[in-house]
Amino acid sequence: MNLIEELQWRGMIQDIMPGTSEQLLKETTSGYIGFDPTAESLHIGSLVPILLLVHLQKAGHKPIALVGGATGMVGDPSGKSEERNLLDEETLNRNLAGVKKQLEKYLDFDPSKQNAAEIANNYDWFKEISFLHFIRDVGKHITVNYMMSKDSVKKRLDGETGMSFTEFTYQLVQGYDFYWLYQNKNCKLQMGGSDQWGNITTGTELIRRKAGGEAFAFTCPLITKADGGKFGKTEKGNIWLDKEKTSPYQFYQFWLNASDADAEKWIKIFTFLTKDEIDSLISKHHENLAARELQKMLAKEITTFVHGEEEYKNALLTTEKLFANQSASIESLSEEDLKNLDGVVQSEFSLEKINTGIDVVSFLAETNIFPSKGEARKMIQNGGVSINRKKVDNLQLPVDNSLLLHQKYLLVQKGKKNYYLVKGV
RNA sequence: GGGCAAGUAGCCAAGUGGCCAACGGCAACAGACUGUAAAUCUGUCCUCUUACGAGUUCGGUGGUUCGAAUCCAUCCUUGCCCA
Repeated sequence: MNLIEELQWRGMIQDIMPGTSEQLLKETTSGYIGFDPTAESLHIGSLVPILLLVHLQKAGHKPIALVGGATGMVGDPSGKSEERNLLDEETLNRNLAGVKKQLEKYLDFDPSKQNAAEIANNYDWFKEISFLHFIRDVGKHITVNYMMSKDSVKKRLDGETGMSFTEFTYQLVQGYDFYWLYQNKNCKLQMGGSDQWGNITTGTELIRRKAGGEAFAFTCPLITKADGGKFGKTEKGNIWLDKEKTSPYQFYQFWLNASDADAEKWIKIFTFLTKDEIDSLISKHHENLAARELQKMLAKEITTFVHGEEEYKNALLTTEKLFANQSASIESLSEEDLKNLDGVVQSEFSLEKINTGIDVVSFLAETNIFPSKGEARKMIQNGGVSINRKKVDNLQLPVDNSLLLHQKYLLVQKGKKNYYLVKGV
């Protein structure tokens, strides 16, 4: 199976330019993807582009990860219904550094390899270009008519929010990236999410008109959930790749909670398991859906890829302690078990207050498990709070040392899945 | 510069002087059911508050009024048309 066939059965190709497959078979090809420095860390939405680069490299080609120091200053209108706010330079630089560091974890930069990965920052070439030069040398080659026919532009022109010149220009700026990489790094391929198709084709067009060259591209579908919800969001917000922002346990949990329909799609996209392995997993999964073998494997593979084996094992351990024996009494958890609940949100609380006794509502608010007493109370009334696996059904319930596990801990649950470990100090 | 239209909670969107913290939908959170799924049903959903209630909202500001998201003035933002 060649690269394109491989990506196709994984469901990772949406649009592809004619000749792309032939080009990849013909020679070692450099291909790039741009990453937006909109935050200090990448989140799982960026995982797909990263995986595309990894696949590319595995197939013997050279991946280039482009961080958008320049494009990040402008703002991509694709898929956005409103004008974007500009980032200030300081934030941008911090984000760039963070994103770059993460990308370095996932690609092979070993310089002895002929297809070693590279990281480029488009600010490096844009900082030299003046506005006048840009509109003379680049703008001249692309008509406004062409630019306006792009979906991302059309939508905004038809909509009622309008679009600034800045955002309108974005596709040219990104197109120029591709042109520059083509000229200076012999990069002939661009990949990206399907929302990037318009920007990408502006790039290949520019290469054709300005350099008389031919470049290729393909995009992958945007990841969706079967129920139509946004991918990668939970009650706690985005799922980040940075373990300081999303602990490996939370990361593991996210994937473990995938619905059956999603798991089947995702395991192809987010793991490197072979077709045979996945086919057999899926059929096994259908025999016994409740075992959730598919979700477990999915979560294992991605957590290992992103955080490493060690972290995966810890996440699994924590998961087993908390969920494997839900009916088991809380006392069956040893002090060691509690101490090592990696990744569960932990907080400290004055032992003194517990010894005196405190009402649940205040306790939940003061440990910051809930932002206010009102919310804590509402959630208790809804039956959504448990302490030491026992549902709190009484707003007046006193929290005192009789509840402490091993004289030290309290295990609080918000809902079924969100655990908080409170440690008395 | 001129004319017209619009700006309501995370989003969409009702509301055109009191019954409005503001209909409805989506999203989100929780409960029941289950498999730590999905679908469905139920509850919550401006902030704080045990409840009662209190406080801050309907682009900004100022006004009219006993009382304004609703009326007036002015400013800002956006769209469409004209110059």
